[in-house]
Amino acid sequence: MNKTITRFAPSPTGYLHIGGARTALFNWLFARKMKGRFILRVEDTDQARSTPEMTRAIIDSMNWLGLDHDDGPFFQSQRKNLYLSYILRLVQKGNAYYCGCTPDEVEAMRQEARQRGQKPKYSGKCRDLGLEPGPETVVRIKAPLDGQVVFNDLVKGHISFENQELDDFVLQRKDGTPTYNLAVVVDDAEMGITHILRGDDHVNNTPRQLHIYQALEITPPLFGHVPMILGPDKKKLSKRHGALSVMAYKQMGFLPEAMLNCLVRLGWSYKDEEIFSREDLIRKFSLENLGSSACVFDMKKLTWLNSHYIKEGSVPRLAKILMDHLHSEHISPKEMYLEKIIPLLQPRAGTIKEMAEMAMFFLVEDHKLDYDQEAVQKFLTPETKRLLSEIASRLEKLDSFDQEALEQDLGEYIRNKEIKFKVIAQPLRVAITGKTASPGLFETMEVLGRERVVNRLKLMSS
RNA sequence: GUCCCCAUCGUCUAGUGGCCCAGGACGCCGGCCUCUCACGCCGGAAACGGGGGUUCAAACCCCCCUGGGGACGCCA
Repeated sequence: MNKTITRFAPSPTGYLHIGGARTALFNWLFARKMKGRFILRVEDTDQARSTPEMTRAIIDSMNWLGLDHDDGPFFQSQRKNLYLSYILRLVQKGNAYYCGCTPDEVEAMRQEARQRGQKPKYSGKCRDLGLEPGPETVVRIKAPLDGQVVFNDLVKGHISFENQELDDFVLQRKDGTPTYNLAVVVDDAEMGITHILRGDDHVNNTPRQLHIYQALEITPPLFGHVPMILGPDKKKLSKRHGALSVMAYKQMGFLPEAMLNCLVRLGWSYKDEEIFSREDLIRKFSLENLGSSACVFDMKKLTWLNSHYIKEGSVPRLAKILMDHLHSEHISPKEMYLEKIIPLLQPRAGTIKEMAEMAMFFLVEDHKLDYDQEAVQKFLTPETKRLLSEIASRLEKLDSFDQEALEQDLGEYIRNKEIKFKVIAQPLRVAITGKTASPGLFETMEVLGRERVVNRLKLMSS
């Protein structure tokens, strides 16, 4: 059995978005599962739209997700001679020919075919003219005129096309550059790719690519077309249609493991399980469990997964990630201090961004604390201010300022006053955090420390 | 228009002829816990698109319809 080799072949004309990331993930997973190789190939034959920045961004995204490649990145723009040699070979074998039709003429042919109720296609006018190469000629494949192309899709099963539906498509442009279908076939063949997992939108390219393989007399790889990820409106997700870059999710405070977990469940499942670590996935992934119908990406589920991984995450790591988010808000706390705050926020935050917001009251100076005015109105009455003032004095004299001591002391206080804890809880919380919702009071106070707690109480009780 | 593909709760899905008057998860609703908000726990509403077959038996197999998606470039 030959070694499994998969590839991810993005075109650097845009960011890596969810659809692409999932395709990359599936290919990566399959390679890892089969102990094969995963190749990264940049399909930048469209010089006008491809940019090095996008290549960089795509690789950054893959690094963030931890989808490491074993070979590459290879750039199609640097392999032009290779493609040209294949094209020449095709022409010499009589499987391709030079065509002098202008784009306008071809367009007219397409219109005509459409009017006859057929699929728009090139008529094959130059097919047997034996034209020579020239500045205005392209190279077209000499595709079979009848019969059908059949392949067994790894996820969809048997798929077939009538050859009459296909036409003699272009292999080499007028400017001498190879087209997508040609370059893909040459590269997949040259790189020994065994399995191609790609988006559903490529099924229509498959018969064309099969024609090239056939003309070249090369055994094609296996194809598997994974269903599209649709937007909430069920339309194809694309750069200009609601698809955010993977890095945008990073900025929103999602963890890569949550991202991966969410992505893999779009079109793949394993029994009733929902949570998969990277190791789980490599162990459990299989092509058989890939689904075949399109799906919709759900942000709510991503957020749930993210909150799950936040709860499970190691505090030092979360601290580093949180720090990055705070830096972009121009706040630079001590990492040690963040590590004390994080455990209080872990069960509460859906994203790291949210965690950053929730951590704010721990990080700003007392006089800069942002108070919820409505809460202040409601809970900081003359009555409760008196209580807070008394509490401030008591806390100043407390021997130790940990949760246990605080709970004990305040317990003693309410017993003496013969009031319920509820009476002072919200006023305390508002005075200390500025809000009506926060982690537990005692733990919050301990982490905040005596000085700031007392200070805030005094500030708000006068 | 033509071709290809798809079709289970709002969403992601399990289900490969009897275990399914359909299971799990997110979300939603209700309750418990409780110093607030969460977490957690318990409970609830919620789906096999329609019609024909095949079969003793169909969500599962076949056909038709409908609906949805994708593709029809000298883009990838």
